[in-house]
Amino acid sequence: MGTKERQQRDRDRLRHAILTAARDLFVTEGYRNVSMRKVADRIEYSAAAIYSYFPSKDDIFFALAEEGFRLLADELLATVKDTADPLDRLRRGLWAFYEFSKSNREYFELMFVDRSVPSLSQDFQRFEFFQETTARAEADLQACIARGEFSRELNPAAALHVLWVGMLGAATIGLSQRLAPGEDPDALARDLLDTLLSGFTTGIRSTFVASECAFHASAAVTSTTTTLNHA
Amino acid sequence: MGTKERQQRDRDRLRHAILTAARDLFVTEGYRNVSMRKVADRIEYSAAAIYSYFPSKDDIFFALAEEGFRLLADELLATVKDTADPLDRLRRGLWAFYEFSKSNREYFELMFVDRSVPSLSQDFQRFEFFQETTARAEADLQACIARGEFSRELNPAAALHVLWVGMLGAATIGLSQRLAPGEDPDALARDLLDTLLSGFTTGIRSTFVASECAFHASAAVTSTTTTLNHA
DNA sequence: TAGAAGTCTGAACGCTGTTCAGACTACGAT
DNA sequence: ATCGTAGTCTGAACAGCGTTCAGACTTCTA
Repeated sequence: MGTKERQQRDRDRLRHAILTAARDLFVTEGYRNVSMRKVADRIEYSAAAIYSYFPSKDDIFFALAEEGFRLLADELLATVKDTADPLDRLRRGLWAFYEFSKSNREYFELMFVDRSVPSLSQDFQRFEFFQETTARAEADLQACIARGEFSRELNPAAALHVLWVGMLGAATIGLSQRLAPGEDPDALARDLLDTLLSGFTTGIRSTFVASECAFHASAAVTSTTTTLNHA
Repeated sequence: MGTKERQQRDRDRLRHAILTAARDLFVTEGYRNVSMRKVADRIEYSAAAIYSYFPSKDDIFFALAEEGFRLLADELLATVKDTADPLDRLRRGLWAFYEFSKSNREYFELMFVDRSVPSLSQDFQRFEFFQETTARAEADLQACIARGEFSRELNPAAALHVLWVGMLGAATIGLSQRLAPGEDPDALARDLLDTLLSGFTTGIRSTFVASECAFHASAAVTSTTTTLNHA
């Protein structure tokens, strides 16, 4: 009896050990310096053995990315937990997103920047992280709109994208170290966040309508749909 | 006579051929799929020969990145050339920056995102591209401030960083394909740009002062200096 | 014409992800 | 207790990678 079950337990245990070894290497030595042989050495198996637990190296990193999304979701939840004000919740959440890019460089790069794990681009939207976290953030955005802190024409889903993708820019520049020595990526991130939130305030966008039209009529922009504001 | 000169010409020619071969492979097959042996095959030399023209593979990509900065600078200049209005110039320039990330994916990734060419992080600020282009853009920003289109307290240098780093976020997410199938990265980029520019308009930021203070007093933000606004 | 200077190559080193025949173990059925 | 089978793991190998280096070859100088 119970043989199958024990075999399955053993398999799960080894699978877990592989992920642990890969994660340790990954966070200390960086994404690019993890090799199947190094992982194998850590768990004291041959490199070939790993291939009966993961079809390829990419699949290990896909699993680690999933882990990263859980980590980030937990981090965001913890950050926002004791804050009642929707605008403060948004600020703190977005700032935590940026901070995560520094405290978990390798995870972050894997999750949002890297192109070398193709399956991540494909299955990105499937992570439940996005359902939960975006729903919460959109509710906060909606609350800010209801309170009159943000423009009433704002589309919460599109606005949330604008916010986190903006912060992604700051995170990317911080990770890739493309700033001059004197320039502080944290200050830049903060200014970026301030500017974006300011941009959502009621009645601002109308001052731009004239030049927007000029711009949108140019050849530079092909799409004519606007997702940020409701129709 | 002239021997040294001819030798130098030959060296230059071959060096150029190496760069051409590397660039061709690079833009068609992607950064990660360029190998010294493939480049060597193209120019019909051995892989070892390349090492008397470039100390390492990284140096080839450093040279290509420089090329990319020239390309982008030309692109930005051409885009903005016939536009007089400073705000329109800013918009068009920033949009061209985003478009460049799509039309020159590999260059862009090398220039702003990639971490695997360490020398790029180190020498980033040295590219003269930044002197010229940022000076022009800052002048436009200054003009917008003078015209009252942007807040008078705005620091042009910091504001420019905010703008292009924000657009970098949109470019990054477009390149790494981390959007759901239905989501349009172009629309996102446009909304981001609109929001950032709106955020610079006069008198907006004051409505945020209260919650900003709450935020800045929190443990999440260590830095207390604000670069975006003048002191 | 001998020597020096310069250029290019083939082979090699140690690494990479991945595959596969075969060895080994442990089990269920007879 | 023994046999066959199912599952697991390994060593060796393949094709590729960036890089180095002794030596062959060419070309110019004296």
